[in-house]
Amino acid sequence: MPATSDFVLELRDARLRVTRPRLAVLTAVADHPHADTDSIIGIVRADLGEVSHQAVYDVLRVLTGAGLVRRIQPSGSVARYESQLADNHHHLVCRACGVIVDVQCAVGLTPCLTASDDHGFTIDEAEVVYWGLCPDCSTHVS
Amino acid sequence: MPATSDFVLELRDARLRVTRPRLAVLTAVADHPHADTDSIIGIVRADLGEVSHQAVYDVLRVLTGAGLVRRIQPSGSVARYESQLADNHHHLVCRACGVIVDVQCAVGLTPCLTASDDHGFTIDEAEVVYWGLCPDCSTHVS
DNA sequence: GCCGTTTCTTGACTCATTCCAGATTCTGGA
DNA sequence: TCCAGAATCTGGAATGAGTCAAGAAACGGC
Repeated sequence: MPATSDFVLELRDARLRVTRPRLAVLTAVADHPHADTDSIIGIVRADLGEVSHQAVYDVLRVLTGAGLVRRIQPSGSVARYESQLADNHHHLVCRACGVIVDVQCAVGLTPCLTASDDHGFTIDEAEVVYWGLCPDCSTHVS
Repeated sequence: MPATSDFVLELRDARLRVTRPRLAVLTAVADHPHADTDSIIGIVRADLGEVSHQAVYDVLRVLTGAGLVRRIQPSGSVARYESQLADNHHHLVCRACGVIVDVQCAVGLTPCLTASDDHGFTIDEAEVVYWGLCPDCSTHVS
């Protein structure tokens, strides 16, 4: 797990100021992958005391823009964030309980980036979401 | 393009009652792929006269549940609907203007359904979203 | 330590979507 | 064709994630 000082370096590398809310959000996202914004607000507050939700929303937007965290938002779910960016992994989402699990990319590094026909688009990312039922939910449902 | 009577059959097959709002919504979704809910409400109203937004939301939910239309919702966008379900196609989304374009699946029929490790999930669908810039936006951005 | 710029706080606000309760409409069987 | 039961539609109000704006506070280079 990255130490706080690693987050400081990440922020500096991205030309972003190092503030306690930002460090707390980076720590929260790293420790709780796929957490939604509300959970992150709770974790950050447990860490720092009172922090405005606006600050957390703003920090998350800045970090997403800088590429330090990734925002994922499966249909019908609120925004969630993760900091595991190096590997090109995808997500398994349970239709019943909404839990999200990481899956390594089946084919290699950036395989899915190749669409059959790009329609002239400049593609920079391919996002893959596998929908289904998690082990718990598939047994509970008759 | 399917005639109205085809939609009647589709609804009957799905054990759903045939109502004018439902036919209008099916027609609107078929004629305007990737339309958001608000546009669909407008199209349906142009067709039938006054229809409550609640009716359209409800119809869309029922049709989605019955598998007659598919709901897609890229991050940061409102819900959009399409009726092109038979082929396993994916979507190209422009980060700048939000336009959505269909892409045929690169590999074949249901290739992406195979995750490297399913973590015990029962996977029923693989959704692929390619993010990038459409031709217009990539030339307008410096 | 000081100053200019960036970031955080506070509080109100937007807008897609859902909930509710009552009125209406549709379907299958007689 | 008509009826009863069930599903659907209406209109209005509520929910809740996310955004906007203006002033206060914190960061980091000097």
